[in-house]
Amino acid sequence: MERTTTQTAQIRLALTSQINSGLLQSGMKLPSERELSELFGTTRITIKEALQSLEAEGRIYCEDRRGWFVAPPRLVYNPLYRSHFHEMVERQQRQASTRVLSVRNIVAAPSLCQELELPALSRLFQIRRVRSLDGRVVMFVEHHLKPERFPGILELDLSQSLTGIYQQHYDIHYGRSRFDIVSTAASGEVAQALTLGEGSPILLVSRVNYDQHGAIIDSDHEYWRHDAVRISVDSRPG
Amino acid sequence: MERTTTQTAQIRLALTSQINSGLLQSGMKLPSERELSELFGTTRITIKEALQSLEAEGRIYCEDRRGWFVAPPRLVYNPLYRSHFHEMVERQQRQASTRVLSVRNIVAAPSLCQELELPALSRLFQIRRVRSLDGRVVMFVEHHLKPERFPGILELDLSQSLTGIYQQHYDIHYGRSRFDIVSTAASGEVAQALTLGEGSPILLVSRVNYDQHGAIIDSDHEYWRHDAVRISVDSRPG
DNA sequence: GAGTGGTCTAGACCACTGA
DNA sequence: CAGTGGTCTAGACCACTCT
Repeated sequence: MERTTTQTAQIRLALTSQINSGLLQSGMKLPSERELSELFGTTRITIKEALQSLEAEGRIYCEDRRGWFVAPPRLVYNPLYRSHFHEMVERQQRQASTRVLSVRNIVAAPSLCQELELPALSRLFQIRRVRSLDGRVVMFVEHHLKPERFPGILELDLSQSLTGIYQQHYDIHYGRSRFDIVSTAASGEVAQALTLGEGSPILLVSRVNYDQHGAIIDSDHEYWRHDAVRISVDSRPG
Repeated sequence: MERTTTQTAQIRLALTSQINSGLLQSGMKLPSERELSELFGTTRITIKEALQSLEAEGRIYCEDRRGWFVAPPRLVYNPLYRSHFHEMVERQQRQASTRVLSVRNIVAAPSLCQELELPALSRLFQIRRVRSLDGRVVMFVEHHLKPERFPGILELDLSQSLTGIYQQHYDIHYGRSRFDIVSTAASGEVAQALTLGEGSPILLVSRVNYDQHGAIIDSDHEYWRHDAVRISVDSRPG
């Protein structure tokens, strides 16, 4: 019995070339796992193995219980310029939308107190939103604002750009910017919001934002579908 | 039959709390998949499922055919400051080492020509190295240099810092820096060099480097074990 | 050579989505 | 309701590492 490569590798290759050739286009649904396993004469577990490795590569993605789809091109994103999401997306000829999930006045968790240099048990405004690219949810974001700097903000329309609201209503402009990126896994609310399974790989971009005078104003935690984004930073070192 | 959560989630939780409590310490080997499946009264596939989701989270990592280990803390890395790897690691009280895999004079692939703004079929020096953190291989890096700027460099000891060699032997200093980050999967040589299975998630950091006069001098592609690093950028916007 | 993960088979039932 | 992926069982052989 000959065995050049593994079955998984062959299936991966077959699907990759279908995608490269354009027969399977961006956003299209793949056949079901059961159909694929018949097609390739193997079991669902082997098929899933191949699909998961293509997912890890960023070529396809999975929506919980809906199926597998060909991944669209990545959005190019420079976290140093805290620009308006919608503007950034439109400059790349694509379509953006934002949905507010929840708006709360909370007691800050210890990790947040540390991040924002707050005393223990401080209160914070928490805003949770999801953002979509061409109709597909690609990012879950959680903002935490210092309440004393944003009186009444929770009553405004928060599906707009926060950067815009900061400028227009509070005359606050961003100064310094600091961000961290880690590759990790989705769980709980994050997984649900992104219609991902528990344990799917995601990119977490955490940022602390300072105003024009160097004071901390807020932080945000962006959870990106890992295949949806390319972080791109171009800058002269300080 | 009661079913609060999935078995996978329970196993994940059990292992996580063992790690958090310090009973399983950084770098320690977990019991084998077979032992774990007996311990939890389930099959290897279910165990593997739980292990893979902890791997995605960055809590544990797998070395091909050697076993599963508790992941050490992430290295904090700012790609904007193209500092010496060894220096950076030592500042974080850890131990670094570098091994040269290969050194070649190659014809540039199309994507490289584009990246380095070269005419088709240009030649390049290619240097491949792996870098370890506390004895564990965490990064595979491929450098491509413009040959005319680095005569004789391939004969030097390339396990040192390239930045250092550039300064001392060629009087070249870095100016502008530009980098991209994508979350993708290991394959082929990369997987092998990092002792990862095909399809394991990695972080690819690509950089194009300019000299003090703004001319392109080289590029590098760093393939990081995804759990080994935290990208951290702190800078004032240009 | 013993032990490890890598790969694979051939099924099963469940939870959720969408028409 | 039919169809999808999510989860799970109970095995098997192979390729590789380590001693």
